[in-house]
Amino acid sequence: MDISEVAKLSGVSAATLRFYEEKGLIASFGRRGIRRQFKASVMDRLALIALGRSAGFSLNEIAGIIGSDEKPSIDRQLLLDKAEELERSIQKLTAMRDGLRHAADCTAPSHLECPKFRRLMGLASMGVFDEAVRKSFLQK
Amino acid sequence: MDISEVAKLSGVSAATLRFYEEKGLIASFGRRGIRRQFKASVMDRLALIALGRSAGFSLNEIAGIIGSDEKPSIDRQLLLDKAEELERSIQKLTAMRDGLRHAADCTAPSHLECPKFRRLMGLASMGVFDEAVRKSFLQK
DNA sequence: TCTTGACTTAAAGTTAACTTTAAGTGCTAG
DNA sequence: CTAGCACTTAAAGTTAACTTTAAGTCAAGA
Repeated sequence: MDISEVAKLSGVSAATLRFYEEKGLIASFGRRGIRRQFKASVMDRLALIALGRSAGFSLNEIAGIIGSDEKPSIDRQLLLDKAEELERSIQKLTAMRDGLRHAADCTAPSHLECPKFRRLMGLASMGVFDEAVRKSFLQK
Repeated sequence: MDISEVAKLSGVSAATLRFYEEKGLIASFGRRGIRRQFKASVMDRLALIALGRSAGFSLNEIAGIIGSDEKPSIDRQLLLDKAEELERSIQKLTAMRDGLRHAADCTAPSHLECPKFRRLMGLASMGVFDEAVRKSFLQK
């Protein structure tokens, strides 16, 4: 397949595919003229990469995990560790969600005078939520 | 207070405090010689900023929300909207967590042959989890 | 008076994951 | 044979939130 075919099927842009190849995340098996040729199996790899990204792994981590094997076998402990990490994030996000809802309903004259709100502020200042919420929404 | 005093009390570095001032997030009320002087109230502001960041707001959003008022009053609807956003993130993180746990336990010969794992891959490829997990752990 | 240390500024650097751009290559249709 | 279009590369640009660096300022103690 030509790169544009892969792009169309996967929804990943051609530029990104080249970028992924440079990073060693995917591979083309040769050229037709100057053009890269991809096997159909690249689709699975791209789906794996998407899953890894969605689970919070960086591209570098993903490269380490799926290596250059055709048939990547993923370390189960790694999956459990990531699940644990997600678990902790969920807890923090839940606390934050509840805090925000309280603040929205709170009848204190100013948010700064609401004890719960101040407690939440304090926790945030202490970095309790760091890396949990932080970048959950940015991207794109 | 000198900037180092604020830094010590807040845990925010002096460079970051200057950066925040440039962005209009905090203000100094004058100089002693060449040195910025801060009021004690800057601590509340920094705690608010920390809270905002923890809730997933960008610095620009925070600047818009708390403005340059001494007594910032925060739009309640905004808080509810952010709580909703967190709610959706929590759902996705939970799905991902469960998927990872399943994958870790799954007895299929290869992850690629596990239907649940493939379903998760498919969802990830469709961008279902985008912006939910993505950047929950990076930073620092 | 001189030195020191804490501050100052402006500008450049960092990181991740891409995207954009500019200039070039080479099948394929006409 | 030639034009056009899909591809190619290398390099630079993007964004957010900072951090680092280099060069300069100033109040206070010896």
